[in-house]
Amino acid sequence: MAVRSKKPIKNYHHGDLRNALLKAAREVLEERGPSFLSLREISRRVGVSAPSAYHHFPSRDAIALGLAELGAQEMAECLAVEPNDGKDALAPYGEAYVAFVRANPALYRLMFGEGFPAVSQFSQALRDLRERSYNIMKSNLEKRMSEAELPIAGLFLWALVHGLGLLLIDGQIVPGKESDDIVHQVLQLAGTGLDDARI
Amino acid sequence: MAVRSKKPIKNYHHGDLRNALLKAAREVLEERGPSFLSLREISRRVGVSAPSAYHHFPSRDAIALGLAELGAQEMAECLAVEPNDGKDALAPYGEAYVAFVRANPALYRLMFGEGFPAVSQFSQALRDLRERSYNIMKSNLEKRMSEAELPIAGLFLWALVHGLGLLLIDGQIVPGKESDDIVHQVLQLAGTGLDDARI
DNA sequence: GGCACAATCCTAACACCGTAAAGATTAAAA
DNA sequence: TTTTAATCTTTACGGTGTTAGGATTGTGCC
Repeated sequence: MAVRSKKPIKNYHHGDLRNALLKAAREVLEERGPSFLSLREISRRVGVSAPSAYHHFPSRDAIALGLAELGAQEMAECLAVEPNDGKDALAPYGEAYVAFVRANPALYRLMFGEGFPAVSQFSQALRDLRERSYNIMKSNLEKRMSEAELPIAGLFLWALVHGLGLLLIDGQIVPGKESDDIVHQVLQLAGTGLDDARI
Repeated sequence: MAVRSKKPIKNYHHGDLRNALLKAAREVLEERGPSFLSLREISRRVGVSAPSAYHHFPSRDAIALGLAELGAQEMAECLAVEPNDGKDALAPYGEAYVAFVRANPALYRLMFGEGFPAVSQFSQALRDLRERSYNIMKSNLEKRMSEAELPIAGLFLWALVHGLGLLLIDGQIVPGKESDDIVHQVLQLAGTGLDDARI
């Protein structure tokens, strides 16, 4: 009974509208796709009038940006996996990366500016957050590459998993039951390339 | 004087509205970005009322789709480059691919469904057109790989250039003056991977 | 407690969007 | 030339992001 006091029966003031908007936005994004990510739809779900959102976000694109930042943080957490020791040392990272993309296709595309130019184009904060995932990969790479080769090798791997994930969620690649195998095989190919470049 | 008859002074009937709309749409896309690609803006540029477009396209997304298909064809033509003979045999293809992406960033993203779910999601024709670029690469690969390795190697290369191009136009990678070098180095790394996987 | 004030919410309104309906104009066919 | 079909027009409807201004509530000071 004591806890109920946190949620007053009448709530002209919502109390936590900013987070509620972001949560609803994410639901809309996953259920209906990015083109339905409208401010009015979001506030409708929260049960609040549309302009009230402007007390917490300066524009609709800012909500999308907040969502993208949230996604980038979440993604970085998903990539904290231990690297292997063998030839395919980077396979766990790459598979975790692609798995996140496939599990959150709309969110991932949003992270890279899909449909919302302001999201990707003008936010250095988002770029930095995205780079966190890259830094995790880089720290995995450091154990195997010299410092000179690291930038190119890192870019190589990032581009690979980025492109692979996007092609998969675009339906351009239609993997059979062995979809995980495909990802694994491609990553193995990349691993041998990295190994041999090191020599 | 005889030729003028093709362009009557008064043109209640435009005569070539479909192509004019596509051309204007492409201009809008490149100048203002995908979010400004509205049916009303397009028809405004052509100097025609908005609903008149519905005699040539069933919807606004259909214009975007037409534009994407046009881009996919154009891209395939740009990729008809001769492969090298050395270790970096695929570098010309990869560089041409990334160069096209960087030269037509908005168009390329549109080709993969940016902002227009109907474009990428529901058009098999567009998927086939995109695959034309992939097939060009595949024919380049055939000279170096066995048939069994071809699917994985092709996917590997496509994902790499796709991701590399997108990271570049997203501003996630900020290359210095040596931007072409970066692309080249990454492709070289991929080339050694492919070579060694062959053994 | 009471009161000023700021924060938060609301309704109303504006311009813009995609699209449908129905009438005007012109090209093509008979 | 007359009919017909194609193309373009104006008008209108519901939806969108956003602004302006009024209503309601939490907060800090007396």
